[in-house]
Amino acid sequence: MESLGVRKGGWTREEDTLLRKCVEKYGEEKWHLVPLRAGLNRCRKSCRLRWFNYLKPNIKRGKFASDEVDLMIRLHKLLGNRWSLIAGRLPGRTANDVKNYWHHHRFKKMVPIQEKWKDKAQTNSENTVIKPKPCKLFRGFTLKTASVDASKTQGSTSSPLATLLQPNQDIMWWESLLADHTNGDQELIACLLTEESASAVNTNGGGNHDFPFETGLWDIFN
DNA sequence: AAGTGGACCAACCGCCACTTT
DNA sequence: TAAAGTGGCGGTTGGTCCACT
Repeated sequence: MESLGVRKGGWTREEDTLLRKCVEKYGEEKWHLVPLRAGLNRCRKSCRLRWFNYLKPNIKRGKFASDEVDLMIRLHKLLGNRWSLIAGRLPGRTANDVKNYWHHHRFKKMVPIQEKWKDKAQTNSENTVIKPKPCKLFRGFTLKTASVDASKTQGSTSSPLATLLQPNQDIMWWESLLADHTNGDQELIACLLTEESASAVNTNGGGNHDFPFETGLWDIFN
């Protein structure tokens, strides 16, 4: 249907300008109307892709820093090929960037870069990557707490969550899940938690039990 | 200078979930 | 309730650049 007579291939500077003006005027929505509004002979998907992967402000270009790669690998271990979720935790990076990088590096550079994760990788092969299934809950849905000893979630060793939580306080169902799924990776947990939620966890002695991180992270739990 | 291969990037395609009619 | 429309995502492909031989 929409492919009839629709232009494909690389974008010209003029097309970029038209698309940018259109999105700035109407916003990042109703992509089916964008080609018409912008006067572009492109399909809706092409327009959307061009905007999110190239034209959108604050997109970071250039090589991935070592800490970005580090985080990417750990997030991939947790989330699997959920590139959009991974990119969401790497400011300025797009899902396409992350995906491209991963496909070109995972077999060659992952081992040297991730030497310090070698042991974990050996015990948890790629086949054991958590494959999250979409899980939907109503916004504002409040869950009851489970009274769990935080120290027990990671055995006798100090739990990363234990540093965020007071010992023996009530922890939430998602907190123990997060600890399990991240394999006790404190840095990763800190990344997954929003700043507000991390401080809330620190200061809230279990008083407020709202789910404290972004709704997209519902997806990481089965 | 020409050929080759790897790294990187941009874009398309097909599928799926959700929304609207 | 079903069909059509739409948004979004992951897989894949193809082009360009650059270092190396």
